[in-house]
Amino acid sequence: MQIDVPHEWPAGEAQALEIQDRLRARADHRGPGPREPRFVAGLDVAYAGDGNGKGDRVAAAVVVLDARTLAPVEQATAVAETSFPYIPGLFAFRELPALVEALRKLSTVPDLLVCDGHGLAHTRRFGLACHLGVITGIPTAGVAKTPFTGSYDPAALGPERGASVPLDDGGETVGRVLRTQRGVKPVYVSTGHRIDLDTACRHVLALAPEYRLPQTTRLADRLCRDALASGGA
DNA sequence: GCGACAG
DNA sequence: ATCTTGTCGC
Repeated sequence: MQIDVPHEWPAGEAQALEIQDRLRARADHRGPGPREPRFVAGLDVAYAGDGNGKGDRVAAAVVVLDARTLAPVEQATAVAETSFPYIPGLFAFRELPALVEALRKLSTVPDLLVCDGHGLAHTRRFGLACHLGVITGIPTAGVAKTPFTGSYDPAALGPERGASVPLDDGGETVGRVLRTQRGVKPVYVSTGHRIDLDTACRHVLALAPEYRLPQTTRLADRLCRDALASGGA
């Protein structure tokens, strides 16, 4: 698929912060987003070394699934070297290049991108999901395995699948803590771009009928690890 | 100042 | 993220 790549790339932390503050205004968190998406894609990245510095070997993967059957219809991978160290809040600058390259190899244009990380639930309200959404123009949702910023009431979160409580930060709701499987740790859902929180959660739940994580994330995770083990050794 | 901190 | 054995439970 076609993606307009920004010719500018942050040389350091200060420039990265400027880019986030500038692009933040372009993110749409009102949706309504795709009601009945046909193709939903999952993305993930695997690291070779410690995964904390720059110059680390990484492999990105994107897997497109049929939203109805959750069967994979197309997939692509890309290996690269990180140009940024891991800094909470600037995490997107580590994975974006490889992810975009993988997306470019796709012939199918997904109706929704499910990212491995937060979207609005970010200290500056511009996590990976927002960034990837703004760059591609495709609706995106963020699904993280652990919280980053914000807080919620654990006691208010029921044990049943589908239970959820708002994730608040600085007086505003930035996401939702969602239980995808009964009695299992919840996931943290937040909007990325061109989608609303309700719709994002509805799709995440539909993508996780059997396991804690969405099938999109599970398959992308497996694919990028395999890609790193073979193509990036 | 100190601790926390998506992947 | 990644490094790693065994182990508790369905």
